[in-house]
Amino acid sequence: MLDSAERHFSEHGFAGARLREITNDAEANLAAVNYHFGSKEELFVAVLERVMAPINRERLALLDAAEERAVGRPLELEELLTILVGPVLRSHAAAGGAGCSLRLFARGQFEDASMWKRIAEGPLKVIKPRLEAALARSLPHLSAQEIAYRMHFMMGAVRSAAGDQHALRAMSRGLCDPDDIEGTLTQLVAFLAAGMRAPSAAAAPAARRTARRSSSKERAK
Amino acid sequence: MLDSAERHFSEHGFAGARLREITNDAEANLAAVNYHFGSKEELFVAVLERVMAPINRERLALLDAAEERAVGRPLELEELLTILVGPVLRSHAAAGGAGCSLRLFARGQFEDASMWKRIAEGPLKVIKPRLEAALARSLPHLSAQEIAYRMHFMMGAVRSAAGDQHALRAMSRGLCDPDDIEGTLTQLVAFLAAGMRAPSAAAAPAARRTARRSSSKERAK
DNA sequence: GTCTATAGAGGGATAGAC
DNA sequence: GTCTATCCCTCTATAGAC
Repeated sequence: MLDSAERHFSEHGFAGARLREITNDAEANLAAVNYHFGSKEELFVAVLERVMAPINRERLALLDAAEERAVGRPLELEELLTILVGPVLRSHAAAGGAGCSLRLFARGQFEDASMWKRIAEGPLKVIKPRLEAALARSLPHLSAQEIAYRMHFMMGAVRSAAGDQHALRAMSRGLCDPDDIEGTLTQLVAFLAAGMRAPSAAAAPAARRTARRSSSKERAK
Repeated sequence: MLDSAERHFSEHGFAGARLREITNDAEANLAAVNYHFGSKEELFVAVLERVMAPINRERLALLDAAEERAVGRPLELEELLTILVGPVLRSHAAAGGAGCSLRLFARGQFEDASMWKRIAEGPLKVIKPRLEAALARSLPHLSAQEIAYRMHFMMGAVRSAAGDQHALRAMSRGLCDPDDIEGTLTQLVAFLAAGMRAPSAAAAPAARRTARRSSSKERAK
């Protein structure tokens, strides 16, 4: 039942998914939804949490282990990113090829404001402070503002990689295989690590229209 | 009318937007939609194209000018990225603070398969080959596969920056101001340029689970 | 708890007067 | 071209039999 809901929500979004089709595919009854979950929205939240909970559990466990190993030293950036992104991508494979759980989460961020609120206060609240702190320690050359910007960009890239696999296959004309989790993970971590490590842009906002060559290193903002 | 549709579609998605509210806000009649556009879906496509057309026109013009200036030499990466991303971010401000056009596009990519098809064959088809070619020339150290991966990640980051401005403000707790177009653009280009320039990951897939220099770790799971 | 049946609201599309 | 009124459909949610 939750499987079916996950599939339909991820494919059609919250508003576009039809409760009747969900229950039909699940070989359950329409009334069962309201009996067990109370409403369509509660069902959506239940599905979302079922997807995100194990991901965040794994992330936190890996993060705990890594930080313990690091005994106070900042984590190496690639390791940190792999810890954060790996569980997301792997959950795709673990879902038995349903391949929709991540798209579901990606879509969730674009659902109505009320829905976004529940996401921000649920799954996101668990992981964001940890991520923020770890990034700040691994990237001491960045201001808090820059870290915030780059985290935002990073989340977009991860959403793309995790939730838009169909587009990846289509746009690359078969060059990239979204089912190759480890390959995608390697590529994504390399991209993100380089982006996050980029020199402080505030110090060298030269990239506007002209060239790149600025060797200044101020520490503005 | 198109303004109103743009606002509602971007806020609630295609399935979630109500034709009646769109026409009410536009002080028009419900029947006008079907008279002028034929259906809800056609209206959506019309809105989408109205948003994307000037963006792509500007991109192509800037790209033409830049390539002419470069007389055969590859474009500098920052310049190329600024050309591609700048018009997207600026269209937000140009929309008179509606601030929804980009979110609309971002959402479009997650709409139903049929909708995605129309996007891929419309606005995207215009710009993608040019972008692909220019990137390949500016980043000769990357394979076609890697360029495809990174383009995909890049699109996600841009979507985040352009379509998820509310989240940026909320998550950064005010540190980042989405209305500061030039600031966001500078940050985004710096992030993307570094990510795109990252060394070929295929050559050094070291970031998997172990840190690059260090030691044994559990290989479990 | 599970099902059928239906309520009750709201959706998009349309016919036809003006 | 525009508007009113309405059709027909689907939705979510619920009441009540089993």
